[in-house]
Amino acid sequence: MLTDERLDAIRQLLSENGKVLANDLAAKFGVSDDTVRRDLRELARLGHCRRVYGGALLPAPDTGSLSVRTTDRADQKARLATATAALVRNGQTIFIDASSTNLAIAQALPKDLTLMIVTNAPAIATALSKNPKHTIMVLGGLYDQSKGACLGLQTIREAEQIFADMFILGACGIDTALGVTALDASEAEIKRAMIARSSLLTIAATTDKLSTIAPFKLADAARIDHLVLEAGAADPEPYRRLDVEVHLVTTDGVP
Amino acid sequence: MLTDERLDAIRQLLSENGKVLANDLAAKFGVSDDTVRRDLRELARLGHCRRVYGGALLPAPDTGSLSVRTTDRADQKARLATATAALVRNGQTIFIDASSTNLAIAQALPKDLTLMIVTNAPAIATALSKNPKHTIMVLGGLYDQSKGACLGLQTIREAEQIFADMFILGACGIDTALGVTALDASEAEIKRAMIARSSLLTIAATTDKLSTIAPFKLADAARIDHLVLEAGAADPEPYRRLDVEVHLVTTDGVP
DNA sequence: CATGTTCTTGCATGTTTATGCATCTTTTGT
DNA sequence: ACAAAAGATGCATAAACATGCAAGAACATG
Repeated sequence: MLTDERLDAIRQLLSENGKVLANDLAAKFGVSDDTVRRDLRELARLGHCRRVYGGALLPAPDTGSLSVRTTDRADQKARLATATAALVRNGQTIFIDASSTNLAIAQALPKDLTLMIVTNAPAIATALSKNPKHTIMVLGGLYDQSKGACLGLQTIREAEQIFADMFILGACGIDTALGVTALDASEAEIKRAMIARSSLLTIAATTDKLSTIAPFKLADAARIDHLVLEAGAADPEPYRRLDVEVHLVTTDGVP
Repeated sequence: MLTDERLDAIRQLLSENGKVLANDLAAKFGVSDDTVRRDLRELARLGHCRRVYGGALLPAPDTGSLSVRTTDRADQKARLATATAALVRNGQTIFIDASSTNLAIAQALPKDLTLMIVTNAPAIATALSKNPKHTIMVLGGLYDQSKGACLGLQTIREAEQIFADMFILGACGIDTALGVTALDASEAEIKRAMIARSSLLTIAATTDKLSTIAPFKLADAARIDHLVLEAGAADPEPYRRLDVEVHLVTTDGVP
């Protein structure tokens, strides 16, 4: 077996499983442990993996400006993300806009489903793990560096040409009475356009988003179809009365 | 057996099995190892295979996403990037397409200049350090996960609405006689569109790009305005005779 | 047909690369 | 803290490689 062929195979296994064990590789390829270690060293040098004791793992993805916020409350977000990603069905077209929670959701999307993912957040496009079943469409236009998303007229026009089954909205504020709100006018525009062109509206909200009210209204609370919350964060009843399907995620630490 | 007949046969075997072994080919065709190596060298030059120790493999299906390739030869790229970024003038509109070198260039762009940066690579948009003097425009469309860029018709249409002062092209192959080439048809399309809508064409090339020839032609070598190379990588004279301004970057490591 | 040129090929040469082994150091789990 | 597993490092070797050269075939030209 050729050296580079082996390197390719290891890369492949890595992207499939996220990790490889040096022993397994040596047995699999019929070479010595030393050779495998050399291979892993080389791959690590090229940035294709991080070496760890016993094998190697995929490198931590670098996802740009959204990533700074990503480390915040990472555990809760991961749980919210998993629960939200589970709402997606095979064959759907999904709008995802910019937010650190949505970045986590994008990464948690089931890899075995055929999906069309439409986003105005470049970081979300780059963060999606390479997956031939996912078609990714980027909405272009003027890029707002502070929001990490494309906003503005051109972006809205592009969004208007697409109808999605679900919009996963990165909300700024949610209130039973006052509805879903955004902090910024241009942000609000594109979100409204996406809401108008989606069958289902899904919001995953960390606790701080509830009872917050931002200046620009996006939609009534009743427009929400799925609301994913941390358990104990808020009373789900008012939402349920509005016909919102509320999903509670347990946020307890280790039992 | 004719030489070209042999080359065809090797191409055939390659596309069937994904790899060929030099020894096997020599035995199969009844020629010496040297001849086979010469054949493989030629096929590699034409971009039909990648030579590896012991034989050859099909061209890298994907050498990894943009962020992964970034760490590759980071030191040289940083030097190339600085030199290339210095070619940009205040007030210019710049096309930057996807490549790891271009990612480095984007990060090295002078922060005190007012610039309009247009890119089809989401990773480049997110990587640009937050800077109020830089206006960033993302070209949307279908996102090619292996290339880390938006390709396809919609992206081209968006690019066609913009005229830039300079295009910083992430090239796949450069040859004095055969010009600038790309590995992939869809990639080639968008690059051609950008070339057609830019006054100046700038290419920063690591050594491996020179004398490489990929299947799809983008432009004649004479179309290049600025070519940034590592010193000693290639003879700049042929390019200078074509009226290309060649900038050499010293790549000496630690003394 | 004669002659000069180009192209291909194989061989000899010196160099580089991949690999396994032995030895020593580091990390990990108990 | 200690033993076992994993890793690093240096070395030896065989295979693969590049390069220059020469013989021969194919080709062009007069």
